[in-house]
Amino acid sequence: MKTNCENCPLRQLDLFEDMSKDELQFMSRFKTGEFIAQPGTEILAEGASSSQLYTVLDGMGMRYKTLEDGSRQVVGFILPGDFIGLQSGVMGEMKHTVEAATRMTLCVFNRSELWDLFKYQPRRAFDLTHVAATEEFLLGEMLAAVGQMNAMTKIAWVLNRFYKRLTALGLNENDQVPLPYRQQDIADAMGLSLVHTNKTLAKLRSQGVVTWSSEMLTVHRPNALAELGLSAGVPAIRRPLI
Amino acid sequence: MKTNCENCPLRQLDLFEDMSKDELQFMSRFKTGEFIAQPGTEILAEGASSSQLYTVLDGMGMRYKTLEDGSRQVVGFILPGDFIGLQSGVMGEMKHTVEAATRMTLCVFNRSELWDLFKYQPRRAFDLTHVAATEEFLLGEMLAAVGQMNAMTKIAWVLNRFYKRLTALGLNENDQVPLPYRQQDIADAMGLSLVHTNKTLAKLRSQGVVTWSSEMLTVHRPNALAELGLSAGVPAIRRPLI
DNA sequence: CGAAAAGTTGAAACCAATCAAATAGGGTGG
DNA sequence: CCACCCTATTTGATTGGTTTCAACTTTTCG
Repeated sequence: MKTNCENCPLRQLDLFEDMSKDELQFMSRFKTGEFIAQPGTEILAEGASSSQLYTVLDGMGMRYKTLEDGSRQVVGFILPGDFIGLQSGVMGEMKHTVEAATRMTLCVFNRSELWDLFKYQPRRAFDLTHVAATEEFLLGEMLAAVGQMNAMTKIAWVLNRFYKRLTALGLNENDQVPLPYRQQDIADAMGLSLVHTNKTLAKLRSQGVVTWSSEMLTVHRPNALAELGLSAGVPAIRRPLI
Repeated sequence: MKTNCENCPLRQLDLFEDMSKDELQFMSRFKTGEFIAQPGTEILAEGASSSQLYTVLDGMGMRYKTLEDGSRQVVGFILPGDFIGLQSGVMGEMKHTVEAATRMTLCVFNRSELWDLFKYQPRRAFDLTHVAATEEFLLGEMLAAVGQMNAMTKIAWVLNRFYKRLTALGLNENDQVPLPYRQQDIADAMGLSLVHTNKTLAKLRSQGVVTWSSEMLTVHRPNALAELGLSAGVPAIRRPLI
């Protein structure tokens, strides 16, 4: 069942930068196999030093940190094309946990070969750094949202972000995108209580902006959502695929 | 006035990883000069594509993003040894503004030579990725603090972080470290109002935990501060210097 | 079909924001 | 060297957004 990098469906998307024939060959060698993660499974644990790195081929998940007092902060939602394990790869251990929200298909790489990538594929190494910088950028955006916005703006912001990212991945059908998370996940991501998150979602629904049920998000008024989320003029970021 | 990398004072610190003779030579060539930034100066602007990258030799600054509604989120405080401009270097433009809080001395590199670094110094390229991953880690920590903690914990957390980082840089003298920021900066970093930040600082003062005045932070009860900031067992992270 | 998980709703309490105003500090020009 | 101005800090009173508590409904899954 190992898909070849040559016909990886993700590569075709405009969202991701192109890859040369040479790079493609290297990546095919770099890839050691595929891994299926079941919903709710921990893929990488905070503090763990994994010998594997992954690129998401299919499915969704999330990254989160657990604080000393037990509370949870979701630091990112993982979608197809995302790279997992960079921290473990370069810093020795993961600084957050990665968990599957749905069934996920992962492209597996060996950490031990990461060094070869830097040695023999400087272009790919550069791309890896690009991915790291993109992660930093996304986290910065999220920090700004969590730190400065009120509840309504936060929720609109995160839903709009999902809508845009999933649309860029070609997962938008009739203004509907898959959103297989729980309200608690959104609450923990945006620094809100579950109850208030729920009430804010209800408000968006009653205003006819979005509907979110049975793991599908329907956006009825995309412009209203973007404006509520203070993301009117925010362009999608093109990035490399690892 | 160009200091040689060979006798760069930062390299001696335990905080930073060692560098080989070869790497050191490369860095000396990579470095094109030094730059002095005056307090309050913008070093890099959000959205700008800089042709220069920097490593901080001396002084302090901060990174911040400005939202569409005008509010400001401080996404990081910049201390000696920090690398500036990575996003611009690999993604083409900065995603946040960098501003000097004090007079700063910066080591200047040309972005155009960054590619040589990846091509001929894979070890240094790896270190650069390490730096990017460290940034991501620090942002994640901050996000967790801003998203999950209450005001007292947030303030204690950020002060403790300053105390630890500055101590690792050898800037601790008798439990005193320099802290040349305004209360507004701390407020914008932790997602609190200026007034509430001030009141929380007053509480910490009256409890005899810390004193912060005239740009100096004095920590009277380090353990109490760490516990209040939920950072009792958090180790310092060793990282490469660029 | 029953139990557990997720979502929904209302009421009360509270933490933090906002408003308002005074005090302290730092720099500059007379 | 002092008066003045502008910025930063401090403090009190009030408002309000969010959390917490509690209970109920719906959905999911074995």
